[in-house]
Formats: sequence, C-alpha cells, structure tokens
Amino acid sequence: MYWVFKTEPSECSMQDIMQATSPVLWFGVRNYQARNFLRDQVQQDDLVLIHHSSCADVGIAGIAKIVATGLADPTQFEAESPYYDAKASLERWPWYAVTLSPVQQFNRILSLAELRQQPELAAMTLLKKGNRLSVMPITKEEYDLVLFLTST
DNA sequence: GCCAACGTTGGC
DNA sequence: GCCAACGTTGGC
Repeated sequence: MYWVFKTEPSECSMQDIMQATSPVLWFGVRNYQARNFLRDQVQQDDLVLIHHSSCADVGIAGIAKIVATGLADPTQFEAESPYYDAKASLERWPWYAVTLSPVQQFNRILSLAELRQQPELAAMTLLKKGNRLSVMPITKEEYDLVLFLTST
C-alpha cells in the first residue's frame, strides 16, 4: 500500500531518514485511528510520502520505505518522555512504531497549496480541512501524481 | 499568535 | 451513554 506519514522535522525529518545508517524508528503516534492503520495495515516494503508538519516549510519532502512493522513504541514506557503512557505495560501496550529506510528526497518541498491545485488529489486526507491523522492511506494514482509533480 | 477542527474527558 | 468543556493539532 501507499501512505502519507506526518512528521515534525524537528523530531524526524526526511534528511534524518536519508542520513541514517540503519532504519529509522518512527514513533509517537498517539491517535487510535492512526494506530490502527499502523498496526493492521502498514506492511513491509510499503512506500510512504514523508510530510513535514508544524514547521516553517510544510509539505511533502520525500519517500521512505517500511522496513519493520508491529514494533512497540518504546517511548510509551519512558516516564520522562512526552509520549509516556502510564497505562502501557510490557505485557499489554497500545502504541506501535515502524522503521523506515530512505527511498528518495525530493528536490523541493511540495506544499499543501501546490497539492491543492491538483483536482485529482482533492480526496487526499492530508488536504482535508482540520485533518489530524498522522498515518493516512493514499491510492497508487495519488502517489504517482505526487511523484510526477516533483519532476515539474 | 490566531483560530478552526477535532479528540478526549468527565459530570450527570 | 450523552454532550459540553477543554486541550491539542496544525496550517496560516
């Protein structure tokens, strides 16, 4: 499948994924709908558009590939972490993480305004007003069109 | 910094 | 189980 992951570049940027020497752990999802996608549908070798959010240059920065799925997000067990969840135990934990390897960093950030100019992308969850999901499925057609835009 | 939109909480 | 109040997200 194809996905968009929302990430704050101050935590995990496309550059971080590019420069890492081993797969990067992508963690911090604390929304049940996004968690369910991550747990139940994200599969090894799926391709992911990496969207930078809450930053100066908002938009899609590149592509990563899923390496491992079904991992426990370690931060849910770390009391000092902002992602700590007191209800999580080693026997029973709610929050999942995956690892990512780089595929390609785009030569520019594709802004939301630019994506919105494409009528074929209007159905993308990422472009919906008020959307807060950090893990969103997209169609192959949407994925291919985003890739095409980076070549224009 | 503003504010719309959404998820979560908690009183009843 | 409803729903108002509250907190958070996130683009602008």
